[in-house]
Amino acid sequence: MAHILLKHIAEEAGVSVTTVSFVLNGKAKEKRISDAIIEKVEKIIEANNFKPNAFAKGLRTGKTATIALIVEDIGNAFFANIAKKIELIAYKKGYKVVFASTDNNELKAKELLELMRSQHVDGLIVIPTPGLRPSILQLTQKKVPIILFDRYFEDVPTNYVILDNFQGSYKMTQALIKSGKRKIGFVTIDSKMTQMVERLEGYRQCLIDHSIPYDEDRVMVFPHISPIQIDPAFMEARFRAQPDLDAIFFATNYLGILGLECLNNLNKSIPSDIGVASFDDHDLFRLFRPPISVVAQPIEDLANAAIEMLLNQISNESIQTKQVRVMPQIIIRNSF
Amino acid sequence: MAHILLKHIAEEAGVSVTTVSFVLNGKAKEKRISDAIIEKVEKIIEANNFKPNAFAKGLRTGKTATIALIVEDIGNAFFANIAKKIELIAYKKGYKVVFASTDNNELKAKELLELMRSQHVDGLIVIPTPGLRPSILQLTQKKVPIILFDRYFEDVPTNYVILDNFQGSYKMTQALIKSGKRKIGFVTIDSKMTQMVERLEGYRQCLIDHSIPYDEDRVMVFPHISPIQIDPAFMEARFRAQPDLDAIFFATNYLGILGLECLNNLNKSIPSDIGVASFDDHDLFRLFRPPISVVAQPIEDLANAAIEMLLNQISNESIQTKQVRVMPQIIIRNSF
DNA sequence: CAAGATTGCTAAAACGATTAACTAACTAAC
DNA sequence: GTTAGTTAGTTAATCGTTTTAGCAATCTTG
Repeated sequence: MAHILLKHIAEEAGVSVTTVSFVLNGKAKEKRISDAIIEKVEKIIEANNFKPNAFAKGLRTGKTATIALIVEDIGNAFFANIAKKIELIAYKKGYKVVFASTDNNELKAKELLELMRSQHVDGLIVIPTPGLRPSILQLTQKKVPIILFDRYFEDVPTNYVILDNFQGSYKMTQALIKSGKRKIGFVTIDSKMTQMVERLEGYRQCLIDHSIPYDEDRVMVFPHISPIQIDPAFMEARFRAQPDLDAIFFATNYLGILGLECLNNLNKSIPSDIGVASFDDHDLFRLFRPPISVVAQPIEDLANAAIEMLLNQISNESIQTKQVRVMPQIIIRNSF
Repeated sequence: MAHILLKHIAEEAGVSVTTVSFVLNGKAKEKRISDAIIEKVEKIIEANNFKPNAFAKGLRTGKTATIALIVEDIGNAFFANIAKKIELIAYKKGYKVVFASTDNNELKAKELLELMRSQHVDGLIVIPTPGLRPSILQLTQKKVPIILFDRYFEDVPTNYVILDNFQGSYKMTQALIKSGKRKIGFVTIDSKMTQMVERLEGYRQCLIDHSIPYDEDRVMVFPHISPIQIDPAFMEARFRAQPDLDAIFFATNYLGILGLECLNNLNKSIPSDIGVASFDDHDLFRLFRPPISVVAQPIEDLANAAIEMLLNQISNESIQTKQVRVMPQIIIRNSF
């Protein structure tokens, strides 16, 4: 037998497919099927390990019990950990998760979004790229359950879950200043998305609040290509061009990782020659000598909030937009 | 309009749904549809950004253009990087990828496999857990395209892509011996799966080949739970119980990462107090002071081989089993 | 005991695509 | 002028579920 069908179960039990379907979907009681038959059908389903054809079911119901998670790069530790948590929670609640990486490629991102829609996922958690705005707007207008994650569009009314990037950046900058740093470099990527804008703004505002002039030369911006392929030599050159910095604050984990490599190549000692801090925690930052101070994202909280909001949006039709801004954890180690 | 259908396109073009379907699936020429109509239909499809309902399509054709990737833990850098590569290649070839983590949980693994089957994925790439053997055997007997990855079952005739773990382990042990180490500890997990068995065997064989007695006390085995939650104190205790070791070889990346933390806590200097090597490369190993020697897995080659074999198996019906064993890269740094 | 209510189940119409089988209108051949 | 072949499509069955509407049989009730 190629594949066992509802029909076969029905035949074996001597009942109609309707009855089997009712049993299968827990509607037997409601539909007044007798206990004897329910039990009999359940036994046969069990014995044959019958799983209804997902296509037929999806075609009929429009539901898939699947959510899509669209991240920038599943190979990145931060996104991989987020994916992990989301998958775990979703699985417990009976949902499958389809992952995909945009690689910060507008076209791919758009295609993925369309693909997921044509796959009729029940909802989406999306880490958007800039060009995704019209697509996202369209989806929200069509009332498709969707949660933006990590970053959002200020002018598109969506549910989102993000880190309070401004606060994270501000507080870490403050910590650097309190430890005596005055010439703090900021290494970031060329992105207009909210998370990066807010990180830069937190740094800038903190400097100003502490009467330290904001010097644009100290903001080192690298192109935002993914997977990240910045040439270390390129970053080293930027560092050499700023020889008087007494600290560097990296705005993402991969910039921080690359930065450590570069400082290393330049024979700069941390913290004696230069102080270092980075966004996002990572095994490397924890175990590096000296360990690096970081703005850690409470990944579990973020993932929890996102999936809870999404499932809520899927089941309830109440489409009141809701925004969650999670406070980062400032972990001070011995890197400045 | 809730959703645009094939029917709508047909109506708008003034043709039958059949014709639209032919155009959609590139069978228009073959079915002798005139160029004028092809062009007209294509324009309307484009204009409406029409995507056929994946359920209906899947129900009818049985194909999904989706492959499943079942890993142990998508949060782990190694698996995340593998996932990344596989997704990239699959996407280029027009396939979607559904990921899931087994967390080395037999029940979850089995459920996932069944779930993916009921979802009618076209093929699977699976990093198996021990208890998955009967399920895998069953799938191969049903001629479901499936590739085992990273590890395999010796007695189940499947296609698989793995690292030559024995060689990796042997060569790294050899390198340790050549640098004068004689009391080499081996830190591994309690797993009977091939990859771990072969790693241990490579270490053992190499010692014997160099006339160094194999001492079971020096093999430190930790429980295999996932996500890995080994208490550092537990590992530190094991290290303290073996104070005369002159090197430690960690059999996986997370053991290595944890090990570095423990050696650190114990104030052991690398390489002066103790030499260190690990399986799997990682940013941490590369940038740690001193950088750690590793047995690196050529992730791109592994991923390429796996997906190529899978797609081949999906399209061709030729089901000759094929095994790929990729040579690891021994990267010697300054950790011993 | 007739009329309604309840019980326990089923028939058949969706869902939206693909595709085998068919048709209708021409053209070509003898 | 009949037959056969080609062209350019269409009709309708099908995939495997879910679910609405309904049908007997039995039970209640005044």
